[in-house]
Amino acid sequence: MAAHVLDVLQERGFVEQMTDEPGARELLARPATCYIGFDPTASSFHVGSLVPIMALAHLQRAGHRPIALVGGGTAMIGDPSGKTELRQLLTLEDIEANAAGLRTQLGRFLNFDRGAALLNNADWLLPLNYIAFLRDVGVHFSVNRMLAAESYRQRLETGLNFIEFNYMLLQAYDFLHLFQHEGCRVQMGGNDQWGNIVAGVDLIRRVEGQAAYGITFPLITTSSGAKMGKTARGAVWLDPERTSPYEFYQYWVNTEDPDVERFLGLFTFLPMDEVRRLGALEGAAIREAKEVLAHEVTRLVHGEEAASRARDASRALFGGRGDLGQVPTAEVPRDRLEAGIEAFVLFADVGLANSRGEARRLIQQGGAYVNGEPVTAIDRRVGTADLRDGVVLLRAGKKRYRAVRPV
RNA sequence: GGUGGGGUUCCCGAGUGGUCAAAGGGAGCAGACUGUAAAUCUGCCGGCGACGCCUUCGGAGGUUCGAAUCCUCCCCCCACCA
Repeated sequence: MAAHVLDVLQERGFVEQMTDEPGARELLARPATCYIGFDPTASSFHVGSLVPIMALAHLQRAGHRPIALVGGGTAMIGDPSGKTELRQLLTLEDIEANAAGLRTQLGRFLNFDRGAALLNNADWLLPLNYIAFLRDVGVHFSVNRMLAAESYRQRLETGLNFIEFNYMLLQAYDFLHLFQHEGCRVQMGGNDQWGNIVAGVDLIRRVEGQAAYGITFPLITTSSGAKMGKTARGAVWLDPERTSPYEFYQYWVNTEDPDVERFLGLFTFLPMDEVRRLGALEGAAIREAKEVLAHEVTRLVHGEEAASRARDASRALFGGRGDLGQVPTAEVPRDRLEAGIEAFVLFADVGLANSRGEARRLIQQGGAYVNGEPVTAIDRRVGTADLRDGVVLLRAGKKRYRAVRPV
């Protein structure tokens, strides 16, 4: 086995807290099984889930056996950790459909043919017998301690119902189950899962008298404080149908300077020497590092070809080289274009403005461009004379583009 | 079940009969500055065939020349009590 996986994870910025580091280090010195739970609340992951996914990938690369656990059973309850209110409860059908989507995406990072596993806790949670569960698991939990847990404290202010209060027991039970049936001794998760993970470690010790370990990841925020993977337009998804590879690439290219090195460590497999070299670039040169970051992450998620096309399109738009291959395109009937479309109507129609009024404002403020030229007149019309290589290139602000193609 | 307090534009949060499309903040958008970064400054920030018109202040009715603001009923949330 190559470098110790804990060293890899720590060096790359994955580790926030750990229970019993020496013990975990010893366990992971030889192949071990480790799991991370994922909520099947959507049929696609978003960028925020990339940290745990990458962690599992590192585990497998280091020779360990990663288990991705889909919380099909617990999703029917809803984890109150870090939430401010009760979330939507999902039906079994929703969850199963979502789990299928997640499995496909995980397949890009984990090799399910070589040991990695995808399990669904609905398989053992749904058949649980309430009385037996209370007797076998419930006895081991102190309500006093649970109430003291950070994850519940916040909710104590606003209200926490009984079903949510049980979440910790179920997650702890998951860990116990995986210990018993899969020989799994390590659970990882976001730092908001610390309490739940520790509960599982404790449960295994009480029930089995065995040691188990927990590792949490830091909550990843951008240096200006925004949650990872969230933009004003919503989450950045791994599903190309929800977030196109071009948009995905753009998300990463626009990484804030102070985040570049950290993100390279977390979201790519580049050697740390290279990560540090790229992260040390200063001024405009750091754009090179952002391009590498964007290309690497896009490649992992969408494949080499899509990543290269996203990069070419980005270069064409922002650097004047490369081709427009993957620029977001909008189609417009040829006869409308021949008749001439008012610019404010066109900008609204192709989605560069949410309404015609917004498009008017955009033009009035000098933020609307046709083929790179600012639209100066509110009654400007766009017609076939504006076609360049078969498209009209519209731009709103500095970086939102749309290629309009007549059909 | 009882009592009290609430539901306002994307979010928080003012507003308690006209001057309210509704203060302020945040988010967002645009411009300047730059490096497709951050910070900063400025402007915009419900919709539309736009000096006007339409829709919005939990829902439905009502009072009034006129309501987000008053009344009635209903729904939901929170606190305390049970």
